[in-house]
Amino acid sequence: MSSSGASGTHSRIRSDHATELAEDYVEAIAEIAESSGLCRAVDLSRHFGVSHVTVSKAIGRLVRDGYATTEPYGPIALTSKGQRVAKAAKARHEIVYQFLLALGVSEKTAQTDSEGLEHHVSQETLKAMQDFMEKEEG
Amino acid sequence: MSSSGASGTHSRIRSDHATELAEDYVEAIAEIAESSGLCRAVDLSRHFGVSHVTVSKAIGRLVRDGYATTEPYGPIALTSKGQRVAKAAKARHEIVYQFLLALGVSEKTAQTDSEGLEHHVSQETLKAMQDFMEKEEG
DNA sequence: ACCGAAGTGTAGCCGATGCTACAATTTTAA
DNA sequence: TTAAAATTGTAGCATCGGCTACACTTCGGT
Ligand SMILES: [Mn+2]
Ligand SMILES: [Mn+2]
Ligand SMILES: [Mn+2]
Ligand SMILES: [Mn+2]
Repeated sequence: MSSSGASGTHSRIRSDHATELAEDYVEAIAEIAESSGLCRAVDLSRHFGVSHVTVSKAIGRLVRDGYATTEPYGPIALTSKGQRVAKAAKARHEIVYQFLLALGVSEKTAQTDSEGLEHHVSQETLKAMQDFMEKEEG
Repeated sequence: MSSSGASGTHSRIRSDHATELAEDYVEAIAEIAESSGLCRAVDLSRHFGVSHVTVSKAIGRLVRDGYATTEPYGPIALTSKGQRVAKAAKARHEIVYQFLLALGVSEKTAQTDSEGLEHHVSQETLKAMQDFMEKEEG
């Protein structure tokens, strides 16, 4: 454990949290657009269980940061940057989810836990999870 | 993956985030108090890499919620509730940390990743991690 | 074509978590 | 003892992510 110089660690956690919501949003937008042709604010409102105002403001931040575009009363589209982030987030999420299943947890728990864990897994840990799954079945 | 009815999942994530900072604070307070006899705001400021004002406000919330006590210009002490939460958080943190090491991750990465992951691990997943470690050496 | 329902936008509020600047207190050292 | 350094408090500000209430636009059914 040690705990010496923990401030760098915590600053990474804070930075993870700052990008977490954007990752979940672009992933959801991509998913919804793929399954139903296009993504509307109301879809995200239902998906996340928050008000349409909360979604509207989140979309505003996504647009501001170059992840998405919209027009008044129109659907939400991802920019190429948004698509890239969505793809990466989905891939990482899927690895964490499959890893939890391989560890022996239930589907329901794997789904819930992976939604929170995915944003705090480094490349090194992700690689270790993949190695574990390969060894599992090989 | 499925994604049907994901709003319950996300509401748990939001709730995890709400308790995350309190958990890290009480854990740090217990740790610092044990190693140096008492915990001051400046210790937490250095530990987390944030300003002393940020610490002061966080402590105010801890006091409001019954986790800690203070007096003006005095040190910070945990209530019994705070001690209980600190102990549980530390135990869970340690399991996640050791699990990452058992997975084959470096100490540095295990330390950083476990700091973020710990708050999103359910009891079921924690148990699966322990089972894995037992099997590892058993 | 119209009217109601659904979806979206805007105004205004809140709490949490971060900051700087400055004031007050306490501790340390000369 | 007293002056400087360290620590803590307070005022004021910002962003994020949540909400309700109300206005506006768009869509669908008759
Ligand atoms: Mn995800
Ligand atoms: Mn997620
Ligand atoms: Mn911890
Ligand atoms: Mn933590």
